Amino acid sequence: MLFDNPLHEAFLVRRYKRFLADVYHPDWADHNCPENPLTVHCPNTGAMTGCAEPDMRVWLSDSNNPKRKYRYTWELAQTSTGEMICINTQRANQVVGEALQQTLLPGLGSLSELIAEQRYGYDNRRIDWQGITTAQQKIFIEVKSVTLAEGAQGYFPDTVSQRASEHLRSLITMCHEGHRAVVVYCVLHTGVQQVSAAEHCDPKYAMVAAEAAQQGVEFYALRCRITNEGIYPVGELLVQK
DNA sequence: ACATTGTTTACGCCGTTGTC
DNA sequence: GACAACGGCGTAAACAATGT
Repeated sequence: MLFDNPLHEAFLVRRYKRFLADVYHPDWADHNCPENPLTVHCPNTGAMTGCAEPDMRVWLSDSNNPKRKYRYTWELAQTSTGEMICINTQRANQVVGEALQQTLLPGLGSLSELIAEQRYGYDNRRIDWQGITTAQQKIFIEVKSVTLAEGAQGYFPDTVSQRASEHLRSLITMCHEGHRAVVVYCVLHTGVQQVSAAEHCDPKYAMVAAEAAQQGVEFYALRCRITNEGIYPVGELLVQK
C-alpha cells in the first residue's frame, strides 16, 4: 500500500474527542508550536495505548479534499526508540488484502474470489475478507490491527474490547458451519516480533481466543514494513497460544 | 445510511422536600 | 394529603470526522 503523496512530518500535542488530534511543526509558519497547533483527523477510535504520547513524531497524509473539515489525516507515529506505528485502522484491511493476494500467509494457501466487507450469517455481521480456498471451501478472515508493544511482544487488544470477543464468537460459528475461519493480526508496529492475545488488557478476549483456537479458528500474524511512503506486507509472524 | 467508541448531554424515573 | 419542585441516578441518545 503506497500513500498517494509523501507524508508530512509533525509532532503530536494531544489526541482528543476520538477523532481529533492537535499537531505542530517548527517549520510551519501558522502552527509552529504546541500552543498554536493544527487540528487533524485521527482515524482510530480505539484506546491507542502507547501510540499517542505528547511530543511523538507523527506523519500526516494530505487528503486534498476541500470538503473535509480537517484536511490532514494522521497516519503514522514513531516511538522514542524509532519504531513506526500505523494508527490508521483502515490500513490494516488494505495491507492484509495485499498479503492475501500475494500469498504471504502460506498457511492460508492461495485464495480466490476475495471480497471485502461481506455480510455473513444471522447477525448480518460484516467480515473483513471472504474468499475461496484451493479446496473450494469458503474462508472468512477477520483483521485485527496490532499496535500495542511491550518490547518485541505485540498484543491484541490494547484495551477491553467486547466487540473483538463477539467477532471471535462469529468465527467459531463459521467453523461449526463448515467454513474456514481466520484471524489475521496485522502488525502495524515495526518493533513487534511475535503476537499474543493481551490477557492483561482483556482477559475475556484471551479466554475466548483460546476457545476459538480449540474450536478450529486459525490465527495468523502479518509483519509489515512501514515507511512514510507506504505500508507493505512482508510475511508471517509467530502467534503465541 | 452505516460503521467506528468514549464522552457528554438529555431525559425519564424515583424518592425526598417544601408548600398550600 | 396532594402536588410541584428538585436532586440523584441510570439509561439512552447525541456527538466527534470520515470512509465505504
